[in-house]
Amino acid sequence: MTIPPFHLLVRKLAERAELSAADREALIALPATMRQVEPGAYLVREGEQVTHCSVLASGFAFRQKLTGAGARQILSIHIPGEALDIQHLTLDLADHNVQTLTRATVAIVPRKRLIDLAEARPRIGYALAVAAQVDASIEREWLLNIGRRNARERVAHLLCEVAVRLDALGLADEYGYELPMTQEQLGDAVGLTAVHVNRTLKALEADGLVKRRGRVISFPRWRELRDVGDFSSLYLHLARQSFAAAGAAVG
Amino acid sequence: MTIPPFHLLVRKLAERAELSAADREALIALPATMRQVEPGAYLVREGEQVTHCSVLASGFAFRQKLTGAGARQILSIHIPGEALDIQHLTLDLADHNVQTLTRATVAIVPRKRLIDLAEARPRIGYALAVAAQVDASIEREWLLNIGRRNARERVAHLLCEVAVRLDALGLADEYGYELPMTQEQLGDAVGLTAVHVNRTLKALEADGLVKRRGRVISFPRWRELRDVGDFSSLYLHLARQSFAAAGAAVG
DNA sequence: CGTTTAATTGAAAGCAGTCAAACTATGTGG
DNA sequence: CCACATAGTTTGACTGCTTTCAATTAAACG
Repeated sequence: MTIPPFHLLVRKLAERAELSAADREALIALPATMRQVEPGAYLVREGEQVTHCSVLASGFAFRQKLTGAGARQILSIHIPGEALDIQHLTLDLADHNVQTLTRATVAIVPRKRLIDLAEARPRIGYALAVAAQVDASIEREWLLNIGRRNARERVAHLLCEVAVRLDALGLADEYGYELPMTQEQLGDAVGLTAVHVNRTLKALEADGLVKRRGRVISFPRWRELRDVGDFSSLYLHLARQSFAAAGAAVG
Repeated sequence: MTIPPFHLLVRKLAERAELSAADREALIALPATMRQVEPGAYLVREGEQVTHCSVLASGFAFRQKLTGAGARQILSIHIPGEALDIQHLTLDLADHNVQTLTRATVAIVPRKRLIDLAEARPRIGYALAVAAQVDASIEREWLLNIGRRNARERVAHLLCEVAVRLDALGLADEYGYELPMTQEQLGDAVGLTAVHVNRTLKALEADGLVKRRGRVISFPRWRELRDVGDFSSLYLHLARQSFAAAGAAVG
């Protein structure tokens, strides 16, 4: 399903910063080019000039960077409604890559227009800064996850994070959610190999902590999974405590 | 040596954003409380309300977060002149801890004053946003470092980063620099144990890539160390290419 | 100088990686 | 609708990097 481009974004931004009706309209009125893109399409490339910023209207995306030897580290996963490149809003050269995970619809906005809007409407600038800082907070948690947790904890933590974030948007339900990532990609997100991700998922499944049907994943024992993943949603800086964040089961 | 509180910061901010003379004066005129703090002092605590923002006038600091089991991941290292808590400028609750590494002098500014100033002077707001986004870029590189590089590469990369950043401020010279961190702390910064950091440093030393006298470290073969660490300074978003960044030897 | 903290070294164990093969979806063309 | 091709998942055996545990040496400090 494709959602009107900016509505989800506006809703997301408005959760944490106060936006007037005029602010909201200004956001929705941004000159955006809607584009359908294939899975794996590059939206931003490391080292290149940053000329635009996009919003995910539907589909999933991720940010990524590569070592000289070609190993990939996924830096974050993005779900519908999220702005994809506010990280570079004030930087001229991209320091990482942004790619779609699935087929996706993106609304592309010239970077300059967004900067101008932020300057003309401070509350929008502030709201964008909040969004960027929340993304940074998530990256910090990933640093902790990869640097100091073992495989089982890492995988559990990632599954919890995506569940809570999707739930906050109403995109996850009692049946769990579909995580459109290969195990190779999951591995690159948590600093493991695909093989080891597989074994870890199998183990979590054997312990009854997750259930899988293809890539649809659900959580028979949410509380326990949260404990295994050492997950606490503080770092997501959610405005309202969603029921999942508060500790209830997502599925 | 203690440096007049905001001068280094102003210089740092002005590198990447244009600040008028009035902007600079407004920054320098900020109501700051100067404070001498002991090594290990907490400037911000995870979960607490963020009421102020500080600037390191002298000494080193770091940001950090802990797993439920108590393992620590250092998220970044801060050198004199850097703002210590712009990560939380738009967030109410701190998502990580900020601590001094050495005895340090910090200039403490009420968060609200900084936000007000940013609103009154958009260029300052922009400059602060740039600084925050550069910090985030460094965190992303650390994610890649920890997630996808082995011990030797990680340690080399960290040493290179600190060298280039200090050099950009003129705080590193041909004799290298003093890194006031224990190997325990180094380990927590690169996702390794202290023991393995020790072995790794020893190996780099045996290979003639680094030289150590206590915690003063220098680089007999900078180029090679850079290659080992897969280090490229793009992600630091340095305004001018410092000679170290350009590939010359730091020591 | 004794005491504490940090650095160093050795031996052993273990978690995750590597390599390789089998299996299973998914998709395509005939 | 089937046969084949391709991408992704699963499993096993083995390797190895890093950790763990422990003890020793060196450095920092009052």
